[in-house]
Amino acid sequence: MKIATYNVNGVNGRLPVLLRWLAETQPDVVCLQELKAPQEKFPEQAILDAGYTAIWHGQKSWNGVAILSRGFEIKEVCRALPGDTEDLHSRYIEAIIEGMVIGCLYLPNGNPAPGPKFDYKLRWFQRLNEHAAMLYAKGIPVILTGDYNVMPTELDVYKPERWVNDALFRPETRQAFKNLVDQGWTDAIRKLYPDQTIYTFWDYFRNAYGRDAGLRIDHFLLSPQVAPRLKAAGVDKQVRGWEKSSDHAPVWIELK
DNA sequence: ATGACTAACATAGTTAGA
Repeated sequence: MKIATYNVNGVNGRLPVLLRWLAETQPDVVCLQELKAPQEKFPEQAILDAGYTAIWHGQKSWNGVAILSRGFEIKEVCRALPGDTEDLHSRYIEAIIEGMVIGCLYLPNGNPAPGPKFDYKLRWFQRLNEHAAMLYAKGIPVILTGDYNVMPTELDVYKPERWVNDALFRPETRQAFKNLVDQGWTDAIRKLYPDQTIYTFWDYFRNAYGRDAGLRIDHFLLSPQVAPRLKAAGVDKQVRGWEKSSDHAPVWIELK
């Protein structure tokens, strides 16, 4: 079973790229972030025609998350992270597919830091960690995946010293991610490739992709009931080089 | 230090992204 995550940066503007990638790589489950579309503007018919059913939580202009499945039933659990009913950003959607909890998340960027946006990021992270701990305690198969907007270590940044004061790499952010992983989750990419430079995002600026000036910010965290099934993982880096690409590339895992 | 690029919304230029 192949599960992928892809920050599409606009699901409608990205539709040709998304459909081409789905057709070429045929993942079974796909988590999308940054739909940048209101609920009624999600391209449901095109997704159905591509062979996928979907649940999604849209929002005008920004954010927005979706879960796609090819053949497997999607049982929606919730479409918001618990803990703050005032938070109206569409950044989390959760479903059960084939007995696994699939949490699709789009963690806030948090820049500029320090400031209210960074405070929001850390609060959101805290809520995520509380929710993750609750799921972990159930002792069931759980996958938390999406755009975490954090480079966990210096290995995950092309030039760490340039990013130390950025919301994606500040000590508080890295500590929040470490706290999450230390609950007992497995970072799938790092489990299989502990020492390799692997990026999932390249800025649109300054030919970042051409220079391979990237970041690893899209992650798969696996609960102990899933981790032993991890067979392969990777980044579809070539997609970032396509015409009209997102600034992120799709990331995927394959389970036994 | 700044600005380079892209999408959405709107239909010019702002906001947000990371």
